[in-house]
Amino acid sequence: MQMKTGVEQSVYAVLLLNMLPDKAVLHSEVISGQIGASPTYFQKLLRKLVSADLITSVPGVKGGFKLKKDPEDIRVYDIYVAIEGQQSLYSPSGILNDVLELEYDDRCCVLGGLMEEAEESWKAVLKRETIASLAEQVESDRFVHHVTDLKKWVEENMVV
Amino acid sequence: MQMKTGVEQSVYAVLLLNMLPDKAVLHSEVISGQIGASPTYFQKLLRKLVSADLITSVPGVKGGFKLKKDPEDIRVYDIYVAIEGQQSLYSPSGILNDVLELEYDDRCCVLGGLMEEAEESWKAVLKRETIASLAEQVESDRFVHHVTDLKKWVEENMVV
DNA sequence: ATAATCCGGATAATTATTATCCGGTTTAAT
DNA sequence: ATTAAACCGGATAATAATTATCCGGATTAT
Ligand code: FES
Ligand code: FES
Repeated sequence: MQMKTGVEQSVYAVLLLNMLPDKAVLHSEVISGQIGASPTYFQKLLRKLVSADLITSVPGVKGGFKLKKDPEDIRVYDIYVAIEGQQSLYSPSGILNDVLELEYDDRCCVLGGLMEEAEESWKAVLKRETIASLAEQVESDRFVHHVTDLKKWVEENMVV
Repeated sequence: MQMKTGVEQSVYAVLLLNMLPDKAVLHSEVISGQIGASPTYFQKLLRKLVSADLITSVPGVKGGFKLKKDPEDIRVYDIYVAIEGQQSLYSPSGILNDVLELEYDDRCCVLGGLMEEAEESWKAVLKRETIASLAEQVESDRFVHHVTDLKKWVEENMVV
């Protein structure tokens, strides 16, 4: 069991979009090039982020993508769900219910309860952090010099 | 991203083995039959549990499997690791390090830190519960009648 | 009108998971 | 000793999930 790499790539993509000045937009191939992802598949990921209302797409020449929400309102969890879907890590098959021949209103699934709690606990951490708080960490003193370079790159490659 | 069904099946298998009286053993096909798993693949799972020192196998005629540790010492987490391996849910590819052109001793991976924390949080829940505590819940008043049937079944199908 | 972009459906390639097979070793019973 | 029933582990196949590509259609700045 491993998280899709698409989640990681999406987070970085949103982090890049967060560096855009207002009204500006980034072409999908420019982003995938920077991130090192396959351009066509990466566009599918961007679509999922659009469907989740995290980013906006503008079609046509000079089109591209930009954030739809404020970075404070985009949680890492939102990106995770947008890409992975909201099905849980564990889907109880209720083996023990079969084995114990339990009727419907008698179900136990003790294990299911535990797994659900574990998952909530994992999600809670992803809900805590937002794009804004991640960006803040990345812009810390230690990296500020490099981030400046990156922002310059964004300005050179953005559109409108 | 979804947990292998093998983890769930293994937990139930260990729960069954926990119902065995001392010295007794359960044949792998008997277990997989009860759980509804493919016999050959299920044996691979049992092997992993053996490698993880959670259960013991006795070869030869009248052979089978039984617990190696006390049920209080088998955490759901141990079973999870035995089946899934200990690689983490998220393996940071360090995209941002590339993008920022960071040198080795300058790495950030802010996202990696967050994911690691989330995973620890998930694991903590699985570490809390043991086979003993699960069994206790299953043997609660509500299910005690059915569990008695199941134990009868175990006694009829165990060996030696 | 044209070219550049997003859109979305179909499809293929790759990888991970689940399942099977088979020859080997161990052991209880005859 | 011989046999039969079980575990062992390596090779391999089948299935499912993920990643990647392609192509025709819709939208928009020039
Ligand atoms: S069926 Fe899963 S614990 Fe009861
Ligand atoms: S490379 Fe992953 S957050 Fe820095």
